[in-house]
Amino acid sequence: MSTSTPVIAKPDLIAGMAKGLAVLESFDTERQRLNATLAAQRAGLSRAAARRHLLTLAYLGYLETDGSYFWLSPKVLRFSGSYLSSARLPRTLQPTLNRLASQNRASFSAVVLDGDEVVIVANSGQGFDLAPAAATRLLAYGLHLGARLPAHATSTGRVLLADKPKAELSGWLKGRRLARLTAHTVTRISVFRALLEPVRADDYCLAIEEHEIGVHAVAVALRDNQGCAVAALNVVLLGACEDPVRTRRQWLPVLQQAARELRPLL
Amino acid sequence: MSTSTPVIAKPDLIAGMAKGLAVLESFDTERQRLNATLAAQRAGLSRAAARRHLLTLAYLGYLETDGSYFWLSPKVLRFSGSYLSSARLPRTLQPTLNRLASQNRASFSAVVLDGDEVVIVANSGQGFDLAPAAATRLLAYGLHLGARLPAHATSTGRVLLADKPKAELSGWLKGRRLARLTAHTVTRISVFRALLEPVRADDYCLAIEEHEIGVHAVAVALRDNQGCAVAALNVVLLGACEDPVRTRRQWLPVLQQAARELRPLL
DNA sequence: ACTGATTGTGCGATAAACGCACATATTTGC
DNA sequence: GCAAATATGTGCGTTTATCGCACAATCAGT
Repeated sequence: MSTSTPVIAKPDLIAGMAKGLAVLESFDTERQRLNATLAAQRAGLSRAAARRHLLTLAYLGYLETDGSYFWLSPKVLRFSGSYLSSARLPRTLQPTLNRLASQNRASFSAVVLDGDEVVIVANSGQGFDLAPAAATRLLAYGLHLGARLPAHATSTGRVLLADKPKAELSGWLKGRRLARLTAHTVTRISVFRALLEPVRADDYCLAIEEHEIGVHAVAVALRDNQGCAVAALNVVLLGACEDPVRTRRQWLPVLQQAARELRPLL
Repeated sequence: MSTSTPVIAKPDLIAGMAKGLAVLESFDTERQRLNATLAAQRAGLSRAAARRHLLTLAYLGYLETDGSYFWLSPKVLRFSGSYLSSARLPRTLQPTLNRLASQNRASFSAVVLDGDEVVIVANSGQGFDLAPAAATRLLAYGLHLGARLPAHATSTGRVLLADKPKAELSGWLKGRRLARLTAHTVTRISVFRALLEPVRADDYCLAIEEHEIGVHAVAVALRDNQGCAVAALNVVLLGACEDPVRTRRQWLPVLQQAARELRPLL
C-alpha cells in the first residue's frame, strides 16, 4: 500500500529545491511564457533569484528561452515518461482503456485523486466523432495525460470522494469552496455531501454538465482485491444528455465490466 | 523560432536545483524504486544529501515513500500536463493524430529530437488490433507520451537528423556510438550517414525492425511554412513487414497528406 | 537625445546544505 | 539466539552556495 507522507516536515528539508520546483510549477496552462519578473512573483522569490533559477532550468534543458522569456521544453515529459512506464497503475490500465476506446468509439479516462483535483493517469479514444472545429472549443477535448480537473465537479472525483471514510471526507470538505464551473455545478457543501450518498451506495456516479456545458460522464471506482479504490474510470460523452437513465443503461455495464476485469490486476 | 540556450553556463548557476532534479531524474524506466543509498550513487551525491532530497521531494508530493524506498507519484504528471497544454506543438498535432488513428486503425506518433533521443509529444491509436497477450511483450506497445527512443534507430529520428544541416549532423555523429538494438540496426557511422541521403532527398524514412523485432515504421517530417522541420510524424506497424514497397505505398500518402494539412498550423 | 522603466550582474553577508561521525535499527552468520 | 556486520537515521560544525542589494546597462517612449 502506498503510504504517502505529506505531513512529516523536518528542520532540515532542502528549501532550495522547493524553490526550483516552484519556478518550474509556475508555468501552467494559464501562464505559459514567463520572464524573470513574472516568475519571481509567481514563485515568491526575488527577481534576481528567479532569474537564476530560470537560467539554470534552461541550462539543464527543462526550459527554452529567447533570452528574456522562458517556456517549458519537451524535456519535462521525461518525468511523466518515467512515471508512466514505472508506475504499475497506468501501465495496467492503459491496455484496457485502449480496448474500451476501440470497441466503443468514445473517450475513456482513468484518474487518481491528488488534493482537490483528479489527475488523468491513462486515457484513450480522444476525439472520436468530433468535427475538428467543434473539438477545439471543448475543454473536454483537451484532456490529456496529466491533466487536472476539480474533483467536486467530475464523475470520477466524486466516485473517489464517496469512497473515502466519512471522517476523511469531512476533512476534505472542511472549509472548501466548491467552485462553480457551469450552472449545473453543485457548490453547496451540504448538497454535495448528500449527492455522494447514492454514489457510495451504488458505486457509480453520473455527472451531467457540471464541469462543462455539453459534456457528461459516467464513472465507476477501480478497486483492488481488498476493495480499496485505487483509481476511477469514466467515459466522457459529448453533446446534450437526452436521458440520464439511458446513458446509465448504456455505459454503466461497460465500465463495471472493465472494473471487474481490472480488479485482480490492481 | 525556439532558440535553445544549452551552452551558456555562468559562474552563478544554481547547483542545488540541478542536484534535486538529478535525484528526480534518477527514477527511470529501469529503476523505479530507489532508497537513499541507490539514489545517492545514481545522482552522484552523498547518501545523507540524497536522502534529504528524497524526503523533500516526497514532502512536496513528487515522490511517494514507504519510509525507506521512494517512487514517483502522479504529481510529476503536472509538468507534462503544463507542457502539453501550453506548448503549441502537441496541442496542434494531437487532433490530427486522433483523426489518423480513428480513420486508419493504426498507431501514430509525433516526436521531437532531444539530444540523441526522440521524445513522443503526441500519439494516438495505441493498441489497435492487438491481443492483450502479445501487447505486453512488445516494446512498441508501451509507447506513451514522453517516451524516449534512440534517434538513430527510429524512422522519425532519422527524418529529423536528415533535415539537419550537414555540419550540424556531423557534430551530432561525432564520436557517437550507434547502439545495436536488433540485428537490423545500422551501427556503422558511415553506413548511417549514407542511409540519410535518400531520406534527405525523398523526405521520408522507412525503418524495418531496427529498433525492435516485429515493428516497422514510416515517418515524414512535419515542417512549418518556412520549411523548418519542427517535428516528425510516423505510423508504427506491427508484425513482419512483407513488402517495404507496399508499406510505403499504403502509408506514405497518408502521412504526407497529414503533413500538408499541418504545415500552415506549425 | 533625454528620461523613465526594465533588465543584467558583481559582491559581501548570511543562511543553508554538506558530510562527517555517531546512534540506532536491521540483517547475516553461526 | 546472540553477536557481528551492515545498513540506515540524525545532530552539528564547517563550508560554500545562494540571496538580495545596489549599480550598470539596455531599451522604450516622447
